[in-house]
Amino acid sequence: MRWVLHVDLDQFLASVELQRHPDLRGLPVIVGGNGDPLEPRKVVTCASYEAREFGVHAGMPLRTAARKCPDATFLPSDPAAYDEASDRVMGLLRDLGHPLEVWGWDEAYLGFDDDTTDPVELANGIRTLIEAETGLSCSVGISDNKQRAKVATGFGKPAGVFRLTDENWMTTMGDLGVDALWGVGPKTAKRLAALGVTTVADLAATDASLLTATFGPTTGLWILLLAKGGGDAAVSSEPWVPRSRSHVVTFPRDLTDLAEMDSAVTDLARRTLAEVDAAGRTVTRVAVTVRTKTFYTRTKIRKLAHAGNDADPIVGTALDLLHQFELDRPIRLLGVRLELAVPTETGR
DNA sequence: TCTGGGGTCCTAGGACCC
DNA sequence: TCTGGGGTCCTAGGACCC
Repeated sequence: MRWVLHVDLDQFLASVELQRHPDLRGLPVIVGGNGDPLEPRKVVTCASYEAREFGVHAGMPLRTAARKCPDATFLPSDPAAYDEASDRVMGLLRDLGHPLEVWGWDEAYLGFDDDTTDPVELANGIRTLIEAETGLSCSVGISDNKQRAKVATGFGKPAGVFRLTDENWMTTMGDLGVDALWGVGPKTAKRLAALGVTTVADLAATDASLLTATFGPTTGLWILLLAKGGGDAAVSSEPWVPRSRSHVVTFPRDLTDLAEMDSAVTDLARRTLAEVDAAGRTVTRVAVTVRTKTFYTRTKIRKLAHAGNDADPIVGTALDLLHQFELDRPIRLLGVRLELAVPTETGR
């Protein structure tokens, strides 16, 4: 039997902060922005479970969070601290000797197919180990593919373990809405509803040809597989090779001056390029995103004549793309994304 | 109280070539 | 004064996730 475990750290950023501020344990803590709850155009990055009781959640404007939970402690985001904590956890998991696929700061998949290991025992062991070595709490989902293991974790949270297999998939998931599936969001749910499909059980029983006609051959078959509890069973220890690097900036006040926009895009392009350079990667395409005051958001992208990391053509392309937009409305956000060549395995 | 930042993948459709 | 079909490259946009 193939097993996939999904390990997910509970309220990760808040937990890291609580280790530095033990006096705040049991109290609502909100991480985001520079720690000032009145900072405009900034949002909650992570809310502790206590803060969630007040309706605060990630993505909510800080000022809204402050209104809902005025007694919360607001802390600035400290990415370096989260990087370090994440590295410690992933190191512990890697040392268990199974393939480990790291998914961002706070999640990882662990795969094995050894019949002598009980997955529930291993999951409990992981929870105990991480708690003992780092003081951080996690939840673990157990299944035979990544998507189902990820869904299982949701039933284990917080600080628990949940196993979801063919045995209990339909009894657990069948009556839930299709958006309970990882990868099915509100838009797809709405299109499915128009076909009379609202629950996971409905979707699992839907004709494949109807789904492929509606969503295309890849997506249609994929969501059908998901509804049946299927997914991707491969867990790879190979380090992830990023496809792109990007930065966006939302201005505290909308920009109306073209020179300021040029300056912002130039800075974004130079900063992103420096990071790409430092990572030893090569730029192939440049994309620029513009968001107006009314939240109208568009991206223009162009392939470089020659892949490479020379600043002049990259910054020049970014400015060129920027100038293709009608910039006569107040601009709320500008962004630059650099797409990267996939390194070849050949040689050395 | 207006709506962050960093990503990935898929699909549609036009251009172009044979 | 009429036009099939396949293949590839490219950009735009949508959708989703943490």
